[in-house]
Amino acid sequence: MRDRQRAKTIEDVARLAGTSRATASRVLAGSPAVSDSARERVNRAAADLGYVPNAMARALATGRGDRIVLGIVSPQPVLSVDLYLGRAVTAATQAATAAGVGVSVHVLPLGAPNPLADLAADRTVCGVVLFNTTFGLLTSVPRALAGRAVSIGVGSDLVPSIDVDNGGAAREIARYLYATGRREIAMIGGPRWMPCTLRPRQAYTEVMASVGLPTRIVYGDFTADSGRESAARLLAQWPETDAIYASCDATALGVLSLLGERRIDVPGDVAVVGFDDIPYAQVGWPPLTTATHPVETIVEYAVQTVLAGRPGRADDRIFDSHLVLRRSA
Amino acid sequence: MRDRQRAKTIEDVARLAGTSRATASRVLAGSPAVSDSARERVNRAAADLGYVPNAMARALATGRGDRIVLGIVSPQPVLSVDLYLGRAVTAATQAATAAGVGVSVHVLPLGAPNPLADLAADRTVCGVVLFNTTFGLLTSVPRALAGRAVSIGVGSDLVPSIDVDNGGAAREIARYLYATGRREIAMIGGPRWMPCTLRPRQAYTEVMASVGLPTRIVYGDFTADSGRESAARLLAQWPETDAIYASCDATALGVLSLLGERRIDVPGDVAVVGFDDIPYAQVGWPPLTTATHPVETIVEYAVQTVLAGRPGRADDRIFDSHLVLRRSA
DNA sequence: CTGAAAGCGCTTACAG
DNA sequence: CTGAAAGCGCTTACAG
Repeated sequence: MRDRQRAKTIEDVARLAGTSRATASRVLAGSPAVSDSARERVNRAAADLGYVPNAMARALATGRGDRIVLGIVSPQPVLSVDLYLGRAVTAATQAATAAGVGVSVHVLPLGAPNPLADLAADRTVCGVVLFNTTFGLLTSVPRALAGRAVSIGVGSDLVPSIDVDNGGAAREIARYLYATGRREIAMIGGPRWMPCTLRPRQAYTEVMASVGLPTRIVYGDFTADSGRESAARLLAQWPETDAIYASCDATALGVLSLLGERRIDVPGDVAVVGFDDIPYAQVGWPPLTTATHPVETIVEYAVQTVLAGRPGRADDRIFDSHLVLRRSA
Repeated sequence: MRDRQRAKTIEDVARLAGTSRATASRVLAGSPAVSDSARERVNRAAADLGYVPNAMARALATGRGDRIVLGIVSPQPVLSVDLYLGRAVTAATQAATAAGVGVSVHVLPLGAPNPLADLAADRTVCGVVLFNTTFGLLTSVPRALAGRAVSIGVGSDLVPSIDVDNGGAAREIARYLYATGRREIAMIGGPRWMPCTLRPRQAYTEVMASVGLPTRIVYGDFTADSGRESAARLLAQWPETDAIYASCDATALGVLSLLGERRIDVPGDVAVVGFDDIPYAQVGWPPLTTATHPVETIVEYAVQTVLAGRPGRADDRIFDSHLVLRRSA
């Protein structure tokens, strides 16, 4: 009873199984080079003892590291966590945990000299998933991170891009608004320092050009507040606006809020479309028309790519988005 | 250049500083028992080398563990992550990361035989933060976790409770609704298996009793969908209802959605109050009256308590909540 | 297929 | 105040 206190080690398992530590280690690691008899004895012993391998010791011995870091580029040195980041962190933690590794988040301040140097030197990190990546950051990724760094956003020749097809979504949204008769279509773009906001902007611009409509862009920061402000600015500058495409749902909800306050009918007077399809998109009034953004799927894929750690850069991977028609447009 | 590849170890630092590994370790750990000269040389060497200590090796040597686990009780074996859990996981990850430890999340299925046994045996975990705790789970907490387990929710004689004063919030809300003339006040409670939903229910019941009003409770599951359903049930059973208090904002937004759809005026016909003060509370229409829930602060405090790892049970800690008046009530 | 041995990078009594 | 040495719990060439 007394020794219940001390956690069981592989040594205990080996002793009970009557093998060496090396053999116990082999069967526990699933190596095929062991006799059936040994395999059986070790497995039984491990089960009897309630053996839980010490991941740190294993990571130390293999030199593989035991945590993956989420590197989040941020204009402020202190991170402000919105719903997107919350979903991402949670999904990453789940995926990593399932693979037996932990997670930590690092803020990468915009414009810091060499933000990734420490991470590359840290043997405990098996890989890094970058968020809100900039081109500047991408050039500072140390070669030591090659093969175990991915970017949810833009990529480079070293770092694969794993992202949603937000350009395609923007195109679909713009076309839908045009097809449903809107002729004064405005867009609220994301923060200009984020390169991943470029494609939606381009897609919107292209669609407008192709149907001979003017372009009306204003920039927000992905918050609901900026949706309110942006809508007010839009309405002031182009009172005839009959559709607003916000590049995320939070911002679109802010737009809805301002329009509600001003008793502007949605979608009668102004159609509103978001992007992300967050849970709160469907509970407001009117429910928001938007396009899907499979954040969890993307992040899980990113974590697995990093963990796979194959030599060389992994392939880019773009996930589909599709329109979800509700009542706001 | 070539040896840039190999991460620097404390051995490298010691060699460059001209000391033993032991001395280098002491100054890096901040031990006072070192000469100023040694301290200075070691610190300079570490800086020059860009030395990053290997947290795994340190944890192995000290036996302290290098990650804290978030144990989330769930009725389903697979976790459904709502905004609350997303905020909690993110805040925990930030707090833990700042202390140099990682995080993993474990689902603790409701009614599993001995859900915490593995965790107690795992030397890599320095502590655990429990979410959605039940009394049953609490009784199964192994003594080995004493002093390094806390509960965001109900506690036990082994596990301190760290939580928001949701009872006080419920009392304030109920009184406010009564004070503003409501006389048919209904409540949508949280899931019945969560003991932390008990205090708000009790507070509501007590206030109603104290002013001689009947009690009208229906149970949701903290989702917006259940807010819609619960509101429909409430209206069917008690058509005269003039106020609905939902025990979380997501549910309250669902209520607002159903009421909007039925063209029931809020707050004219029915007042609606939530709890949590999530960002989305203020962007819908009408903006939601609710009470604050400092999730991040609470989780950060919990992580720090676990990391402090003092012998014996830490004190309970209840965080204040206050009413935020907007337009829905 | 198996075991003895060295090693992963740190910390910490123990002597001095 | 300092260093040599043992140890944390694993894995993995290396020999057999």
